[in-house]
Amino acid sequence: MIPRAAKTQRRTRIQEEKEEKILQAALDVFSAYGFRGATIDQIAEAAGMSKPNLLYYFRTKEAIHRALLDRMLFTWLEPLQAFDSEGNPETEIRSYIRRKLEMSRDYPRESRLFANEIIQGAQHIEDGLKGPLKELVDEKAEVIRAWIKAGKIAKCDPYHLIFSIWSTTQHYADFDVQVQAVLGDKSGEGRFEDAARFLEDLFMRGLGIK
Amino acid sequence: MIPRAAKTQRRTRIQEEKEEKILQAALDVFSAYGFRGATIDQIAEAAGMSKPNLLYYFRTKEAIHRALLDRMLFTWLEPLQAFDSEGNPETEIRSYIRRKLEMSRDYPRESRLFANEIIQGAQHIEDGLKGPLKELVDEKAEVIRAWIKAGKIAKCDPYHLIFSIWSTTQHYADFDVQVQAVLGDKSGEGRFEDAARFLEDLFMRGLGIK
DNA sequence: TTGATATTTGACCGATTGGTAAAAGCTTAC
DNA sequence: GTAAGCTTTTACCAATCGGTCAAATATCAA
Repeated sequence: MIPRAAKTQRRTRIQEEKEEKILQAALDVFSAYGFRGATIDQIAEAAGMSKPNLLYYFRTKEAIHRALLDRMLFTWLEPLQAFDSEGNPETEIRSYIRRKLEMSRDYPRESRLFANEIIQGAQHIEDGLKGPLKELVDEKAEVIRAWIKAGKIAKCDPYHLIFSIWSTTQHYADFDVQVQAVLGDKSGEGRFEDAARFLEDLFMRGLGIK
Repeated sequence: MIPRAAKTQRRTRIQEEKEEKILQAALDVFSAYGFRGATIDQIAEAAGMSKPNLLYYFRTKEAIHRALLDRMLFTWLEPLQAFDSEGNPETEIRSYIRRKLEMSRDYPRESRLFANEIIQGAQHIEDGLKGPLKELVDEKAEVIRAWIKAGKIAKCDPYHLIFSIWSTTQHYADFDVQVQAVLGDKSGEGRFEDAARFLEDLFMRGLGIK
């Protein structure tokens, strides 16, 4: 009867499928309107099921949102995880920019979900920011500091460096409408490569690499 | 009876005051929840008046939002307007970064209002983006291109350069919660100067200036 | 002081909100 | 095939949504 903690402990095939379908629909709606602006009815319709049916799988609107954010924070942090202290600055930073840019291109809804949440005060994810995110950033900031000390990159504040990579890459997902309005609908193909080349050049030169 | 187009054609002192108070309250609410997530009741309470009283000055929720965005787009574009083709690249770009960063510090609600609107599809401001904004950016992109041709700054895509300045500077307003979570509540004072120094250095070196 | 006008209020409207109750329909292991 | 449990639906709820209306009240020029 209660699916989340059924006696069997094992999730049904139907549960698996429906929950995934709900999360996909919820991602559409939450990323487009934010938490408060989204409605369960909208999500249910996008998922192709009735509202009570949806509420059978997720007991509240907040539960859906939380499930999405949990999954999100993990994939959002992944590229930074890959940041390797052993590697050399050029390839590490270059590929970090690439990966973040690819995420903006391939998962714009996830990026906007996250952006909406942060802009609106991060009330549902505050712990995730002050916990795992801060720890990871602190760790990688140390790596950058070590590169600076070794004279491999120019002296700069590692935290603001990370912020600037985040903001410039996510911009293409979060502010896509604005980017499209300015660049026109043309050049949709080359856009990604143009942005990648620009950002890589900017940061390489900006950090005195190469 | 109808305040916006009264017979007198002249706005009353009370009108002036109340409308301003409503817009301030609406800025709080819209910037925190986006258009759909905000409610008239919230705005009315924040403005210290009853809902029907508020609706006496602005006929619909959308009218308040539109009034805010109109005012906003103007001030948002102002720093870019100041971008002078006569000046030299270093001072122009430096001061543009400064001004955008100051806007993030001094008008974070306005920045978030704008960010919410764009992220959520810019349905209420699309014309403003494809019209005045695009024209202004096109114009300033030409200025940058001229600097490149004159060999004053490194070769790069002027549009992506503008995007990167927008995103890095606005980040400190829109994603303030995240920045605070990562940097900790300490160093609130020096934060602005740290960011300014980092970004100026990054872009100066990145553009081969100095 | 008065009358015209500008402002404010309380009571109300239909639609939508997040969520519930209970029963009907469906799967699946046996 | 059947019974136990899983899934879906219909009908519904109180609260809140954006917005209206008419009456009451405040302001101000003459």
